[in-house]
Amino acid sequence: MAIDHLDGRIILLLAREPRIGVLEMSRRLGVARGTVQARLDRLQSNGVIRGFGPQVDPAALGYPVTAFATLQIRQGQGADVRAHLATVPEVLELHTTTGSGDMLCRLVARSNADLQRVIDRVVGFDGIVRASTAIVMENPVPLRIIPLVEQAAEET
Amino acid sequence: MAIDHLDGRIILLLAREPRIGVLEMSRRLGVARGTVQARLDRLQSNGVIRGFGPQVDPAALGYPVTAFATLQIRQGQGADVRAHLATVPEVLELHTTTGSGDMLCRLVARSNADLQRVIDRVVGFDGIVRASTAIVMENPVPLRIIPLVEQAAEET
DNA sequence: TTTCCGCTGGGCAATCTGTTCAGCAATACG
DNA sequence: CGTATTGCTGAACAGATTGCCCAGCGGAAA
Repeated sequence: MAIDHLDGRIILLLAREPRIGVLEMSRRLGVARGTVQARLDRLQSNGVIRGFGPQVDPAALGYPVTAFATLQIRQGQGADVRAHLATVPEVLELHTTTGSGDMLCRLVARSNADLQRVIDRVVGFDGIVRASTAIVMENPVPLRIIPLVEQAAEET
Repeated sequence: MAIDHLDGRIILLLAREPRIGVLEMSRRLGVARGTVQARLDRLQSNGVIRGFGPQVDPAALGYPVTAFATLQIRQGQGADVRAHLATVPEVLELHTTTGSGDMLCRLVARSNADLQRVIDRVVGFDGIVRASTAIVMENPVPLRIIPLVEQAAEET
């Protein structure tokens, strides 16, 4: 669960050059190939590295508009709403949260006009009382993990 | 920019079995290796596939608490706040948005108590007027892209 | 002291990659 | 209506990588 400096460097290398391969990594890191292989296996079975799936850009797919919607749910309808939202492809992510709303979801759409369609589909469900949407204008810090990995690796 | 059915299947295959390799993909899809290779190159240079970086789980790294913070920024301080937040490792993501808040950021922390430290560090900056935080309890729909890819592939 | 664990360095066969080529069909173009 | 272009196929090649195995070594724990 805790990662050391070598683990950190492995993750960093992978993040920078995903296609790098175990052998080249071992050369760069100055350790034996078996070591890198063992560390990688451990990181993956630990769940620290979930996988290496392709990172797809919704914008390039034709969905340049991102928005966050805060939903308020009617008491006891949570499970139904979750199931409903899971069927909407434009819902990329859904969280249940504390605070003023009950759920927060990330949406994408083909345009601002299309966002209306998506929102209608999202909120067009009985258990949802209210939805308030914030459209994303800029994304100064795209989803990242490297700084956290570096911090976790240093704290060893 | 638009993807067809074959592109979609390539992305799906990669998402399911990231370590699969071009040759095996061509076998599974029933097309020539060169075709898969060309499609992959195109998808990557189009930016549809951004990369294959490792997907790291913050929870497994020791940061099991996720929260979303809505920030209100003092007029004209946007750039400074962005730069400030970019230096905080626990800020995984930052968006500027329309709506009641000005920015929305995703935070992680080692515990609820640690979240206080993170928030203090985030809001301990002059340009931030107010912050309201929602702690994530459950994550019924983890960040996903497959359904969107399938939809985009079908619409061809 | 003895055992266990992680790392090293090496070797092996099997596989995959990067690259190139010619042929072919459908499409776009003059 | 010819002709160029584009995308896919099937094949080939050398070079590199992978998965797997092994013996040895040193530190840490029992």
